[in-house]
Amino acid sequence: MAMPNAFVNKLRGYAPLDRSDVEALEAACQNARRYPPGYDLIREGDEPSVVFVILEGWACRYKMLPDGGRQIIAFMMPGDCCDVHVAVLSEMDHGIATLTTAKVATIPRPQMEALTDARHGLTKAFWWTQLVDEGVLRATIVSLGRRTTMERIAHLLCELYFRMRNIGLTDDGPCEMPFTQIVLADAVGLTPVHTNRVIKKLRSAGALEVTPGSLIISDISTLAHIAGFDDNYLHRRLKRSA
Amino acid sequence: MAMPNAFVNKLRGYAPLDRSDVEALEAACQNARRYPPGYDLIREGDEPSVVFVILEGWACRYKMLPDGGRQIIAFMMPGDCCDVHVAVLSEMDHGIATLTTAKVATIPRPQMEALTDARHGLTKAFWWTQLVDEGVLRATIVSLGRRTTMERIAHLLCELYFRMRNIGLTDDGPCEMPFTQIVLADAVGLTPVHTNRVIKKLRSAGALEVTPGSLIISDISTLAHIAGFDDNYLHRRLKRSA
DNA sequence: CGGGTGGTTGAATGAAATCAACTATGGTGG
DNA sequence: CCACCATAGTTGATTTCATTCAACCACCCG
Repeated sequence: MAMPNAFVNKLRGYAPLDRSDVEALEAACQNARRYPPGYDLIREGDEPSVVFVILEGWACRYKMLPDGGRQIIAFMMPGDCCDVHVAVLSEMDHGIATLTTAKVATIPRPQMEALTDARHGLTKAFWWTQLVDEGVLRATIVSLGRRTTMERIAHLLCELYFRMRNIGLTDDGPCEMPFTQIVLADAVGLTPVHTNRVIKKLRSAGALEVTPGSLIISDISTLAHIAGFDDNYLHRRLKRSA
Repeated sequence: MAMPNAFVNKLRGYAPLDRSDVEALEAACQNARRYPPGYDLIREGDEPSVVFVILEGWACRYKMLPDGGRQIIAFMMPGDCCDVHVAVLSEMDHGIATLTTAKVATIPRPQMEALTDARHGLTKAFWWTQLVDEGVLRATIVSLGRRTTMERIAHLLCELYFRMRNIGLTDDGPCEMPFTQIVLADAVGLTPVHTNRVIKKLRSAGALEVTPGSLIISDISTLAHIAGFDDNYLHRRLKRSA
């Protein structure tokens, strides 16, 4: 059997899937297409009819403000999908756009229902992803509300680092985050220039390096120390009885 | 039949429930107890085993920081419940505490599963509540990240106002929010003194009044105007085909 | 070679935190 | 009953932090 796709890979970490579950998932992702960076997969106000699954590359949920500002709400990386049940809503309250060129599959609602009906393992895995996604949103709120800008940026980078590790996208070595400082600023609620100054400090602490178009985490432990990072909200531990 | 409880009431707004659904929900809430203000229903790190349902009063999700600061992540009011599937997690990543004296029911996991298994209407209503809750979290992120403090406070108050209206807890008249400025400050990520100064401005704009222990919204339209409030994320519109 | 994007730095302005009082209120115990 | 204390709200002065505005560099790409 070929290497399973990122979606299958991630879900398998959350609940045991049998061969038929995996085959059904693989089949549902067959229609994947490739999109350029900055492509709007869906916009605020659109009617959602499919579930997006990121197979390669990065994307983000975002919301634009009247004054032209943008707030990035969450990052999506390979294996991530938008809410399994979005399609019950009549209108998106935010947009989803690619950050890099990305390969993404779309699963229409009826097919999604067919996937979960009578597949207990898959259903449970989806619950789990949803609970983790909510935990990430809550952690973001805590960062924006109560952490210093330094902790905030360090915390976000730690989160992304550990999420990448969980899906095998990085190992102990340096880890490249494929987005600009502008994008980071839109995620942490700061101006690009102040973001740059904070990055400068993190760089001189030896935690980071910078290249045009991406950040490279060179020392995750100092970064985690600065952030006061605790990965409990990513919920990697399984409950035995479940 | 007696007046249905707040939980039933809210869920009925999201999907048609038949008589047996309603009876099952009512039965599940029979064990409700009353708690004093400031009572921790569950703490970060605890193992979740039940779903909490707020029947009367207010509660909040929150997280404490190492320096003693608190970030309130979300407010819960009558009819709200915590994630239907929390019990699959081994550990809470945040706490839930009452803000006022509150009547809350606890539904153990097996009973929750019995409720959703084979009750399509209920299951769909739960999806919906979860999607709305996520929309609220995203809106909070946008507020904390990109809105001015004035917009931020006004926006939160608008949200709470419209959520109260949706469940019949207020009408066109003035609307009382039963929490202190300290609590509000913990929710919007500001200090109590700066929160107080912003409230002062909102008060002199005629939008608010203040009494010890609560805020009173006296003019929702100016408040909504200041906040640039759009209630789309509360998803009250149903999709026809769904 | 010229223009665009991403990154970097400096100086001035403005917003929020901090520190410090002080008021008003309600509840408790002497 | 009153003295006392704790809590909530309010205000002023000062300091810290982030934004704003402006410039400039480096690089890639046409």
